Amino acid sequence: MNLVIDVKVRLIDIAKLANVSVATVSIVLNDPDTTRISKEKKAEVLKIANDLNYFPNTAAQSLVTNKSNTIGLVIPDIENPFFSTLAKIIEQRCRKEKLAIIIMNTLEDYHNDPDIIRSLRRRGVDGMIVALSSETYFDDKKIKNILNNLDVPFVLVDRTLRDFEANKVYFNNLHGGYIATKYLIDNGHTKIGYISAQNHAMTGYFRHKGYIQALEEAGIPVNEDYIVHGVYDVKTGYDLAEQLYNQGVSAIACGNDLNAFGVQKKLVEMGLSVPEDISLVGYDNLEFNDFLQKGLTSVDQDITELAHQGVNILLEALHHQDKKVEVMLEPTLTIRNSVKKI
Amino acid sequence: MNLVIDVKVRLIDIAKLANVSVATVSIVLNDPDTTRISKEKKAEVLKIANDLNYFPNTAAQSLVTNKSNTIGLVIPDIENPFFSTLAKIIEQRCRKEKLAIIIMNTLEDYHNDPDIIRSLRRRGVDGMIVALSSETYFDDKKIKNILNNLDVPFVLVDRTLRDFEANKVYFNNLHGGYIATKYLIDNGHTKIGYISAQNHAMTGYFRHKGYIQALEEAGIPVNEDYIVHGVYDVKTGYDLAEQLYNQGVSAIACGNDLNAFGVQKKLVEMGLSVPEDISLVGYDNLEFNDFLQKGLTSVDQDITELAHQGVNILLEALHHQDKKVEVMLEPTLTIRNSVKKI
DNA sequence: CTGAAAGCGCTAACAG
DNA sequence: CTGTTAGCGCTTTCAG
Repeated sequence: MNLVIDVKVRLIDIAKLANVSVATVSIVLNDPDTTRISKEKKAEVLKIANDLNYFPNTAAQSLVTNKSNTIGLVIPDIENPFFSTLAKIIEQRCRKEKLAIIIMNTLEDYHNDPDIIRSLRRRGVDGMIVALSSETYFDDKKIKNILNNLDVPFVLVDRTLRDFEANKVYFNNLHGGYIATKYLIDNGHTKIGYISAQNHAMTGYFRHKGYIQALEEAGIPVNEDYIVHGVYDVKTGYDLAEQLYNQGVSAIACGNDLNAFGVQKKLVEMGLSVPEDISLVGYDNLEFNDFLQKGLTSVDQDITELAHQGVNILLEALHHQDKKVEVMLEPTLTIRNSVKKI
Repeated sequence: MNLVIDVKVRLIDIAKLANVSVATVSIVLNDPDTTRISKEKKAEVLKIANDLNYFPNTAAQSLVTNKSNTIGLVIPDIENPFFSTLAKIIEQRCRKEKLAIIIMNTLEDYHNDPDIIRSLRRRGVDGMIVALSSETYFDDKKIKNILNNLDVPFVLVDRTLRDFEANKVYFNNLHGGYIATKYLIDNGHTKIGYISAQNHAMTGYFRHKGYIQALEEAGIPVNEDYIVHGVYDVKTGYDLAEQLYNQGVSAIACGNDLNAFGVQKKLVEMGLSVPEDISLVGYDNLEFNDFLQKGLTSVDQDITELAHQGVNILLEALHHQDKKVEVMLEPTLTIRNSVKKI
C-alpha cells in the first residue's frame, strides 16, 4: 500500500532510510539489474522507494544528463484530420519510448514556423518532428537557416524543402496526382478538371505535376482552362466547381478531399450529382469520405507509416547522430463510387 | 547580427564578458526594467546576452524555481474533431501565457486515465487540463483517488465527475438534449427516436435526460421502443437507424453528429432521404455538417469558450491556489435543413 | 560492492 | 547598486 504523497521524496530520503548513499540509490533506481550493488541493499532500496512512492525530479535529471526526454512536434494545424491522426500516432509511439511530446501549431502560416521551432528549442527538447507550413516550400530561406543552426536532431515529415539535406519522410505526391488522374483516364475521361493548390503547398505543387504527367502520358493535351487554382479547403472547391463544370469537364480531380467536398456541395446545389453528371476524385482519403452520398474515390496516404518512420528516424538521430535519412512513401488509390465509366 | 550558436552560453559567460556577477545577469535578464541595476550595466548585459543568443536552461530554472512552465493536457482522442479544436485553442492560449503543453491521449479508455495523469505529474507539469474518458463517470473511484492526491492544480473540462469538488468547466448537456428534442416537437413531431450513449458517457447520460424532459414537458409519453443505445460513433447510427425507422418514428435525435452521419448513410442506402422521409438532429455541430446534403441541424457547443475558461481557471489556480471554480456553459441549436415541419 | 564529492545552470537570500 | 554564496535534486567519476 502506497503512502499518500504529502512531501516530496528525494534520493537522499531513501538513502537515509536504507542506510546507503544517494549514489547507491541512484544506481539501483536507474538500473535495477545492476550487479554493482548487493542483492540485499538493492531490494531494500527498491522497497523503500516504492513505499515512499518516489519519482525522480525531471528537472534535476535533465540538468545533469542534458536530456529532457521530451520532443517537440511542430504541426501546421491539429484541427486538420490528417495532422490530428499523425499527432495521435506519434504521441502513442513516443510514450512507449518514454518520450513526452510538446505540440505547437503553426496555423499553416509559414511566418510562424521559425519562432515556434526556436521556442521549442529553448524549451530544451531533445529533438523535433516538424511538419512545415504550406508555403515554406516557396519561401524557404529563413526556415533553412533556422534548421541548419538547430543543435538538436529533427525530422521533416510530410512537408519538405528542396535542396536541403535533412532527415525526411514524405509521400510521393507526384505519383498520387498521377494515379488519381490515371484512374479517371482509364475510365474513359479525357476532359478532366483539376483543382490545384500548386502555388500554395509543396504537396500541391507535386500533385499538380502528377496530373499533368498522367495526361501527357495518355496523349491528352493539357488544357489550362480545365485547371483552377486555390488552397486546400472546402471553399476553394465550392467556389470553383461551377467554373469547371461550365468548361464541360466530365470529371474533376481535386488537390485534396476538402476541395472535393466543396465541389460536391456546389454540384448538389446546382441540381447535379456525382458521379452521374460528373465524376470526382479526392486526395487524402479522409475517414469521412465513406459518408458522402456515394463515397469519394480518393488517394490514400498511410499516415501510420509516416508517423512510425518519422519517430524511428528521430530515435536513430537521437542515439547516433548519424547520416541523414530520407524516405519517400507511396500513396495508393481507394476506390469508391464517385467515378463513372464513360 | 547574431553569432552562430555553437557553444552553450550560460549566465556566467555573459557575466564574465560584462564584468559583472551572474546574479546581476540573472536579475537583468529576468526583469529588464529593474532599477536595482544601473542603466549602463543593464544595457551592457542585455547587449551581450543578445549577441551571444543566450537562452536560459529550462531544467536549471525549473530545478530552482520548482516550476516548469509546462502543463499537461489529457485528451481522450485528438482525432475527435471536438478535442482537436479544443486542444488547438488551448495550445494557442497557453503559448501566449508562456506555457508549453504536453498532450497525452487516453484513447477514450478510462483505464488509461490514471497512468497518464500520473506520468504527466512525474514529468513535472505545473498543472493539468483534463478531459476524462467517457466511462469514468460510471466508474470513478480510482480516478477520484488519483485526482485527490494530485499535488498540482487541475481543471476538468467537458467531462466531469459527480460529487467531486474540483475546478470544472463543462456544457449543460441536459439542456442540449432538451433543445434538440424540443425543436423537433415544435416542428410537429411526436414520434421521436433517440440514439443514446447514456451508458457510455457522462455527456450521453445527460443528453438522454434532456430528451426525456422535453417529451414529458410536452406531455408526450416516453416510448422505450423509440430509444436505442450505443456509443458516439458512426457505426452506432448506421446499425440502429433501420430499427428506429421500422418503429415508425418521424424524426431521430442523436447523441452526437457521428450517430447522425451513420443514420443518414443508412437511410440513403434504404432509399430514404432527410428530411423528406425522416427528420434528423445531431449534437456537436461539427464543421462538416454543412456538407451533408441538406446540412444537419445540431446542438452547438462553444468550444472556444470552453477552452478559454479552462485555461483561465487553471491560471488562477496556478497563481492563488484558491477555492474551486465550477462553470457550466449553455449549448445552442444551429438550425439547418434536416428537419421537416409536419 | 559502496560512498564522497563535484558539478549541471540557475535563482534568491543576504551582505556590503 | 552589485557580488557572494548556498542550494535545487540528481548523475557520475573516482577512491577505497
